Amino acid sequence: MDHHALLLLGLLKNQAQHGYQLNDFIEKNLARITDLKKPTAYALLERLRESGLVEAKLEQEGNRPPRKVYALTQTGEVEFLDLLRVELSHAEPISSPDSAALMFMTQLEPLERIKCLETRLEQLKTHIANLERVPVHKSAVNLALERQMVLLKADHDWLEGVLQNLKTTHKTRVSKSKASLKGS
Amino acid sequence: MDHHALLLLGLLKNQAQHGYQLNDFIEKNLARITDLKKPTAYALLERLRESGLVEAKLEQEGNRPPRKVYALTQTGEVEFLDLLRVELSHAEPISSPDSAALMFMTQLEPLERIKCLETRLEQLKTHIANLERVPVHKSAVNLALERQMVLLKADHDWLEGVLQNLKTTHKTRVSKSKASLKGS
DNA sequence: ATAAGCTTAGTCAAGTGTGACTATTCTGAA
DNA sequence: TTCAGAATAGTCACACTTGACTAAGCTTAT
Repeated sequence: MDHHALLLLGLLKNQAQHGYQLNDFIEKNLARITDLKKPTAYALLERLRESGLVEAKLEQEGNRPPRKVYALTQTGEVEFLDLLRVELSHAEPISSPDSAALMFMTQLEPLERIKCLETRLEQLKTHIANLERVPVHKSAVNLALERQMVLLKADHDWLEGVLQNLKTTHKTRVSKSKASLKGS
Repeated sequence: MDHHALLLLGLLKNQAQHGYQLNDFIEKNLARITDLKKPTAYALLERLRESGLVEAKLEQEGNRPPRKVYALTQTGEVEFLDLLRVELSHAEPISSPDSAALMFMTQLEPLERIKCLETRLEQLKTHIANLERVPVHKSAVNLALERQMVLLKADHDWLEGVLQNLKTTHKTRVSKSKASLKGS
């Protein structure tokens, strides 16, 4: 939760916004960096308000339904900096949730295993290509994107190695069994 | 949730176990690879049972309270392989939750920023050292650990670069402002 | 023999997250 | 002008996760 709070507080520190605005920005610009979803953000904003880190003002524009515009309070500003220091100083093991799949890889036939990993490699390539296409402009966001890219590339290269390995050992095993068939 | 299910199903495919046993194994061997916690696992096991992917037998040993021993059903075995194929073929953007902190880095004074990142780098080094100390034995788990290591190292190297950069630009800025002080 | 503390085995209330949904307003093409 | 679809602005029920707790048995040093 803390990292979600950090994100919202940080965005609000920059400028007061209402929920829709925040989500719009996140969806359009930060989708690759965070996993904060719309309903989560709305709920979290409410919680932050209850803890006094942000305050909400009702605002109406034209006929549109009134919106809650959230702004950072002084307490919120302090808390933001505290959170920022903590999170910035803290490195968790990266642990993507899919490493379990790697563990059980061998439960699939070699050929199918290879096919799955090839699909995965393709996806990684697509992700990397998409990231490369993102314009280099938002200097703040940039660093996070750069890191993302570094990690994706490392993952890609590693996976390529694993696949290569798998393919060659599979080939040699096949040709060996052919040879033993001939020999017998 | 799927990856959590995959993990439990995979472990149960290997051998039927009760909840405590599963958690014990996970805590002792897979802590670096998964984030599945004890109560989550118990709840998930129950859900898997309700969907018919596993079945539970009550078992009692000595005076100890009866335990539920979970075993994979045929449906479970099929579902396991399906899930495995899907997860193995799928690469999500890695997105660690802390990238938000990177984005807001510049909200801290240069010196403090550097201090935080140095702490973070230290932590990464510790994580890497810990991983290196893990014996190379469980061949299945191994691949996941290897990947973890690759990602950690990439993160480490990247962070080192960022820090270096930060330090030099800070120094030059300081010496420049000194120079301009002298000059004025 | 026994109190302190570890291991076994799990539960629960409270917190967190989200797919699917509602409801209104605006926009532009036929 | 009008109808379809996009944009605006959110909400809700449900599912998932977890820190803290329970409660019994086992170990061992005094």
